Amino acid sequence: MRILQLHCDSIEFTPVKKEIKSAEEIEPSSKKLDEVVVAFVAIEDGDNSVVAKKAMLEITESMKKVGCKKLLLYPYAHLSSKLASPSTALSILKEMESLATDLEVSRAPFGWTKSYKIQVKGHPLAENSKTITADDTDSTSDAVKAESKIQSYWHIMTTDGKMHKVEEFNFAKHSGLEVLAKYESAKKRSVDEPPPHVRLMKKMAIADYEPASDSGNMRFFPNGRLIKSLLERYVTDKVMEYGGLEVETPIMYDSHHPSMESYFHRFPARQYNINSEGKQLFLRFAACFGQFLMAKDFQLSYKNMPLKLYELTRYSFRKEQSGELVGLRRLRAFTMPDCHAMCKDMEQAKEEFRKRFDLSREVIKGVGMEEADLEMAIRFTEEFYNENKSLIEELVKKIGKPVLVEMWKERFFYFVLKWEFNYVDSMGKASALSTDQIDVENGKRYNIEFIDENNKPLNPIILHNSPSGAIERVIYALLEKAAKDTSEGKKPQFPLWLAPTQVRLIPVKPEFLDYCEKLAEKISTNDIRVDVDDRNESVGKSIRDAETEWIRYIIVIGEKEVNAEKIGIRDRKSADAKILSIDELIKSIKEETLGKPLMRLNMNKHLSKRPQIMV
RNA sequence: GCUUCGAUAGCUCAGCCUGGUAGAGCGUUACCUUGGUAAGGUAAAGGUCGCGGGAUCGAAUCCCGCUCGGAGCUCCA
Repeated sequence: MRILQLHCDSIEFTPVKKEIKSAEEIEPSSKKLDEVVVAFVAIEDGDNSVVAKKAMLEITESMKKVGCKKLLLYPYAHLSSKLASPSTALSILKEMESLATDLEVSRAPFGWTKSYKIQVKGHPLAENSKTITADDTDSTSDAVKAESKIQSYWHIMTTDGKMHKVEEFNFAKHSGLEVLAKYESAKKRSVDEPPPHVRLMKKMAIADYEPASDSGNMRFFPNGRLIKSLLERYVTDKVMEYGGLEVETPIMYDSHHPSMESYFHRFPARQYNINSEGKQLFLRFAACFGQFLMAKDFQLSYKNMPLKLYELTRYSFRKEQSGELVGLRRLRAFTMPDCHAMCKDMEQAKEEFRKRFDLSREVIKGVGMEEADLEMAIRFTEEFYNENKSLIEELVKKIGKPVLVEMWKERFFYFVLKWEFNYVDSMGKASALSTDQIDVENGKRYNIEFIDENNKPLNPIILHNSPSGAIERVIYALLEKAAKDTSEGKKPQFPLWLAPTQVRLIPVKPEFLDYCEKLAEKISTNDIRVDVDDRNESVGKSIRDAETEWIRYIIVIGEKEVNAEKIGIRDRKSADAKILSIDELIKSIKEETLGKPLMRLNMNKHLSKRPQIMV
């Protein structure tokens, strides 16, 4: 049996005349169907009930993936040169029709010449051809079987390595983990408000929605761009320090490239599609594609392993459901650091996995999160767990608090082990930040090979690590954390190295502006972001404005300061005034931001020259 | 994607139920004020009431559709 399957916006067909004597007796009238999968079917010599069943299983499965419930079986002889007899063909078609119990199924008349008008959708899974025979063992069928068998077991693992049933675990001291574990059954939020970070991302002039783009594609204002650049630079520096080789790969790929086809076949994803010059392209949703295709073209020996490729994708795209998009938490276009390590064997993979776990912990702390803010989840197959208990227990011990465990009886995904750090916000939403996976499948899928000690080509085991998670999501977590601080009566602030302005100078009168300029010059030559409030406003007003911008150090310059070595400096963190010399202030900022990237002010130094971003 | 709520000045919002002249605060601009650690004063400018359609003598206000956003659901390779 040959099938050409098309996911259509609409099809309209009209039986014109009988083509063969045994054509079905019908009233020839036009029929139009919308939002339908059309299966053009040629029944071939040798096809039987088994083939009919297989065909319907495959059609049903792929229709589930594209989310369509309406099927039109359309007899189409031209797909094959060895057709079955018309009577056999009709009976098999009728059998297929009767097998489609979960679907709204219809069938175009058999044996008629028909005219038809068709509008096919433009996504990679929209068009699909299948050849089905009685002894067919197609990979789709395996995927179907595997998926139907997939079964998860949820546990909490404590630092002593013991597994507890989720429902029996005492969450008294682990409320964040409880939210994560019972995410689905989490009680309804009483608040009916946007999440706090959405208001803050606008108020702090970081980012905003861009209605002229697609939902989930944000615009970043100068402050936001600065913070994002610093985070990007920091994560990249850390990964390169670890040994990642930075590369750059295309953001779009051909859906019909064999590796992509095989991938989509198994893991249908939500992606943006672009048709260009007859090619069906999709926008990457991770850096995997580019890096794997690159690694495939490398000549590799076991001596080169582990090979660590790194890219900070700006952007990765996922066409998440519109209702799921919120502020900076979940986007359709996001910036994802992605580091893959090709390892020669499981021993090496595990060793590397440990290093990356430490790297991720360091990075997540570096960007300003604390482990108390995070909940860890770890997922693995039962087989992997039984063979690698010590590795898993080691990770849990390192994190020092209980973690959520998901265990699968069988492997369905491409990985055998995966962990992630989740930020649980005040509204009870959990979002994954850092993650790493052990992938035992894509080395083969992408034909990545290295030559081992015995001169044999082998496919590597691949680790997929994002040490920080999406950069936008890091900003989301920082803002949510700041909002939480506010609600607890603390002053919200950014980590000093991320603050758009680190020091603000406020002259008491315009005559002290010159002195402010000199001070600003001295401070900024030390790579500290300093600005000057040169507006004609009262001191009170200027201080208030600086405070609402969360500026860490505020210095008022007047008669006293011009003539003194040590001056009063407002410190937002300690919430008091310090008496320091400028050199001491510079030294203390240098110490606090040590090891973090430096960037210059991304706004005019003078407040009077700045546009006000009112969003 | 589904359910539901919303959109009025650059921003935050009132007005809408009960149709008849477009409102406030903040911000902006100008002038005054020359200041000491969270808002100095006066005045002016600023609106296609999200977009499109309908019923009405007449719509920001009532009805329908669309766009964008929020919440919930679903989803989250």
